[in-house]
Amino acid sequence: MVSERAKPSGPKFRRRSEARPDEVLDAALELFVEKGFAATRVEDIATRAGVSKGTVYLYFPSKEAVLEGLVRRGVLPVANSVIEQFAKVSGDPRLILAGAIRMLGNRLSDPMIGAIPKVVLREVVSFPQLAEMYRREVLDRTIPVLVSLIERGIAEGYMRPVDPELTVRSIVGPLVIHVVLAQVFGIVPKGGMEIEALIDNHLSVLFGGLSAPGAPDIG
Amino acid sequence: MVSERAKPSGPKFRRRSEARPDEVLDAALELFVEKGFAATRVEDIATRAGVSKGTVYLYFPSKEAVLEGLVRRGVLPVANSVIEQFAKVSGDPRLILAGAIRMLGNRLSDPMIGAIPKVVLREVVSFPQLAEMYRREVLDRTIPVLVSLIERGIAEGYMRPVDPELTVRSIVGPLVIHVVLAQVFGIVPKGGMEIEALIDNHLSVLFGGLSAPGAPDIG
DNA sequence: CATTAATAACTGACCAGCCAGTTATTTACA
DNA sequence: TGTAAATAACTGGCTGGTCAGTTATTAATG
Repeated sequence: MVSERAKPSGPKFRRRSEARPDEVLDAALELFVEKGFAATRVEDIATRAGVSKGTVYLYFPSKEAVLEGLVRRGVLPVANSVIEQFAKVSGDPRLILAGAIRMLGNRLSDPMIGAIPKVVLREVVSFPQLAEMYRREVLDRTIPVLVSLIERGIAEGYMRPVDPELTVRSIVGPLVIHVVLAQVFGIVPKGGMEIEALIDNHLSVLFGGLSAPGAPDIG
Repeated sequence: MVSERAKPSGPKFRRRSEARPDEVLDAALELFVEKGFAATRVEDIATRAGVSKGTVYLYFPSKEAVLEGLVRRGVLPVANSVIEQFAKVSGDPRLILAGAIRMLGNRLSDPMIGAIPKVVLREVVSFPQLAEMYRREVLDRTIPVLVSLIERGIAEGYMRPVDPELTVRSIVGPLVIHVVLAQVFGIVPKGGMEIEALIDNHLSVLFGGLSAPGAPDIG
């Protein structure tokens, strides 16, 4: 409030057409996470971004377009770096997998990044275009890479002959549910919510299995 | 349309105060799944339930109360039967776990049941009371049972000494993500989306691990 | 005909998107 | 360089439509 005095008789606004879209997206992300898309008014976004409502419409044709821009900006870099990790074509695929899982886990647990899938998940039903975009830009690009990594792992004798496509779900599911439990329901393991511990345990179960060495086979 | 002729000069409505709440909930569930809570109008619910909007308000004090009633009615029975499964206190815990996972997977893949967690997940942010209820009635009751089953498995030498709380995420995560991928993004494995195959593969990875017997240890 | 389930018309709040007008910044020219 | 005209950025109030919730009235049922 008083800190505004930095510019006592300063101008009422600044012209910053370069920075505006990002400022709007930053504000929108915060609000969508706090209250959801439907409950967020365009005017709220504008206020938090330090502009007026009209300005939002200078840069985005609609409220939905703000959401779309948000997803595009926030999620593509992550998908790209995950793909880059997976793309390593030599070495034990399990190590590549482990590295990529660690990376993905760390990204997801960053609230500003992990928030985006959460928002997508919520709005997808009333905004099918968003689902399609997310699928096309993220899922359809990452899942196949992951599948072929598993296929190579099996072919080269590093992994048991599992179904690669279904195993993808065993790999990413635990990460996602961990974030959901923590961020949505406030359910945090006793040891704290450092994602590192979760990832370590997950990798241990994933590669080593849950059964004890001496225990009888089940099946 | 024409089939309405079954009651040609019948009464304009029936008085059925017993059946009305369930009829309203059925209609609401369908619509919430189709379009989400925010985009569903109370009048839509009423129309699909075959009553007028006012009637909805005879049985539910608000739109949110409809959602809450829906969750309460749909999800408690599932939680209870899962808990019942887990409660078996003797025998190989891995078999009990496997049985409960199969049961949960089947329930989740029933659209009318699996839809509810999906709706909860979407509305939780703008409706914290719902999150709290779901947490209290479902998660806080099921997760501890699962944790203690794993603890017993470890204590009795059936399972490796993993972190039980974190391992819960490795157990349910894949099921949830499978349903989300299928229902939200339309991503279905080539082999079809029969949940049985997913569960078989998941159990195999979960208990046996992903590493091939001959492969070098990673760690 | 008394009771109450159910209807249908109504109200008031809310908000996305629009746009007429205002202000900051740049450009043209002296 | 100083200044006025031109332009681009921004504001904020308005409007039309939507919809949750209310209420006056009607109709079914015992």
